[in-house]
Amino acid sequence: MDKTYDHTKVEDKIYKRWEDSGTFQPEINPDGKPYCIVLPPPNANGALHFGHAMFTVEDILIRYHRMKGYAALWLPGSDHAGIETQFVFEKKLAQEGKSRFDFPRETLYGMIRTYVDENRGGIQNQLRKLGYSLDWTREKYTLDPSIVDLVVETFKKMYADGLVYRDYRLVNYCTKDGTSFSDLETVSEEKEGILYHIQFPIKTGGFITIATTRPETLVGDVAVMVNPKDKRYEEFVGKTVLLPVVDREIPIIADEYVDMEFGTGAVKVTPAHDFNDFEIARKHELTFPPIIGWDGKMQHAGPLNGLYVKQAREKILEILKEKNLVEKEEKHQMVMKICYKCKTILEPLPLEQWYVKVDTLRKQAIDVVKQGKLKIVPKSFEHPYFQWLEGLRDWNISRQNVWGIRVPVWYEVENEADFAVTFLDKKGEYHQGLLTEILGQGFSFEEILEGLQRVIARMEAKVVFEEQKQKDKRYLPETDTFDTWFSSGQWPIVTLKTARPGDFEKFYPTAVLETAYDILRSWVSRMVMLGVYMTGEIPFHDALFHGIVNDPYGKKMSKSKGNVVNPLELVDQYGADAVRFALVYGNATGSDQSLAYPKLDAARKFTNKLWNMARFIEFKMQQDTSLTLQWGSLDEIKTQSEEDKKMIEKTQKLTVEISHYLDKYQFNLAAERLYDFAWHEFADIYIEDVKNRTNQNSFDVLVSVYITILKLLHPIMPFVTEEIFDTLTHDAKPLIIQSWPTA
RNA sequence: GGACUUGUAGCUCAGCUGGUUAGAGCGUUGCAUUCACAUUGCAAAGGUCAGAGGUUCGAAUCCUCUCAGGUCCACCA
Repeated sequence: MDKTYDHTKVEDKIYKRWEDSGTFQPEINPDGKPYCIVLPPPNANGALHFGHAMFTVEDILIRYHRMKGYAALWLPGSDHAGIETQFVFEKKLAQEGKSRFDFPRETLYGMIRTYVDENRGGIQNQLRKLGYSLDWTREKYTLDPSIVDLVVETFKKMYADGLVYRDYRLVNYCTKDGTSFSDLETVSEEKEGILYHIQFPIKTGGFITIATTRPETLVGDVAVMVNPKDKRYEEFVGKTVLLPVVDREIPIIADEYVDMEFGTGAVKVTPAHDFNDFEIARKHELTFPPIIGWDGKMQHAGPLNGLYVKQAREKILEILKEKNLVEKEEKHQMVMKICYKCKTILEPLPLEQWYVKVDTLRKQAIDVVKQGKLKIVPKSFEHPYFQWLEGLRDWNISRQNVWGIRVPVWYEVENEADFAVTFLDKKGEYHQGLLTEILGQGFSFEEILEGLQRVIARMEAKVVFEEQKQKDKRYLPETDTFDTWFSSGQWPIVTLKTARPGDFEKFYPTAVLETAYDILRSWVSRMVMLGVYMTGEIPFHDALFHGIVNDPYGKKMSKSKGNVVNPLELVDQYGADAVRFALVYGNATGSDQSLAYPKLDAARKFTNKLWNMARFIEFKMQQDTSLTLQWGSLDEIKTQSEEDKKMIEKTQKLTVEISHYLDKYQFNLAAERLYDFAWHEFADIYIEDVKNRTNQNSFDVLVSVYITILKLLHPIMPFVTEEIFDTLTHDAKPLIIQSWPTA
């Protein structure tokens, strides 16, 4: 044996041996009880980051249960990550001076697929570097045809059950990325704005002053609103206002919603571009004329037509000031919703979208946790889970991006005026407009279909599925795709159903879902809702959360800050075992940690310490050739020495402790205890003691205790323990599938 | 505005359902070492467990408040 442990010589070699010999497959323990973890699928197009290194926790659980004899399955996969990936691809296009609007839908999809396929596989090899015992023979991808089929089936079932529906309502829309976002995908930012006090003339004389931060939307106003209790405006209610600039008549109405303290106590109602106003408009049965288009430009807005929102604001203020209607301007702190990707201010726009009705799903998802069927660890994450579910509104599952699973419906073209289309003609020229107009310009229906980018169908259009299409009728496809979370929300089901026959029946519900707490809402709660809905059972028994790894100064790692550390560099430098150990040591389950180099150093020294314990054993046998290496379970060893008996007892106690810690997901305590025991109790005290009184009997105890330590440590530090075990024992059965010590 | 979370040795953090002199790693100081390991061993210094009050026979651990960080959520024009 070398004097020091060199991880670079052993890790790849050992991983290959494990993988090639099928030890990662649950069939290795054919009679074992099932134990399954489905890996949270990384972005197929992404690279490894520290979040992935925290999946060490899952490997620990899998290895532990595998050694305990379970048929342990850790199922890998990757996610197409719709918007994220398309965003990256569009950046690449932009570098080539192109945009996604230069390609028909089908072409663009193909280009992104090729691009992703070229990059796929990278992350899988990186996960291998960390030693993860994933069953690669069962690997899945969210866009595998078999998985897409199942996702589509779910949608159809929900449609049949009345759980998905189409509606025309306001969505958060990024005019730059050209897609809507769910509430979860928006980011709020505090900005300084200006609150304008504007006089609205009243038809019968006089005026009422309203306060607004968005004067440009005035052209889309349908009412002025005051609080019914507001004495100042009592006599105004019911009167008619003559909207400036566009000279339209709108009523003054009363609603409790208005805060009398704020501004002037009178507000304008713009239902098409404000979430509150939209609700008000529905309540009071008002119309909601859209005056901002999907391109971010004003429309049906008189003199503001064609202007971007910002320009429109300047223009209208100019006009209002000319007419002397701006009474006052005051600075005002306000919260804007911005696109989490490109930081553009999101516009609330009315749009036809697909929604999931959440009422019953939400209730079931709450109940399974309240009833204790599904355990959330650490418990403190129950709060945000309940809180979010309780406040949940119907889930917008349509996205206007191309890279994803298309919402699998078609619209029957009965009335051509019900459709607006955008497409590229054969020359590659862009067209947009009502289907009626486009066909009138001499383009054929087939040509439109071929160059299609987007279809907007009115609520009136008839919805059919592929198999319901009739030969003699014309159909336009829905061009929206599913929110990524709609498909990944079914991940435990669709992976197991498509992996091997019988897998689903055997492994569902899975044992534990382990992930970073930041996707508790977006992913975990969706999996519970969809899992319970589709199968009648929870998708996993425990939901276990780990924290975020920050940079050494406690700051969040981010590309823009430039403080991102690639875990693979650390694996090269310290070894996978040391990285894994350092990540669980001294970090309570679920809490954040800062990357600590001293800890990595300590962990690497520990691997070397373990290595040298083996060297000592080898050295002893060279020194005294009569000694033979034999090892067995601790309760079978016979010894007369009091010290040896004590050591055996201590080690037995240790196995109980470690098993307990792992069962309780207290990985830090397991790591700390093992470190302390191996280094100080075993090496510093026991080895030193046995050194001077070695006989075959005490040697047996020493070797057996040592191998017990290796086994207990194996889930956390798989490589070094395996290498030592192999070098020392030459056992035909590798450590990874040796049985877990019993006390 | 609401929720969650953190404040323990110089630094980074453990400490489960409250129970003898509060722990680890790194750092610091002294000593040892041809003997598995200098990626070592032995030993030492270092904390009124953020502050105040309360519950208790007993609290770093439970409750209340204060101070100071962090994260997430929120429709006030």
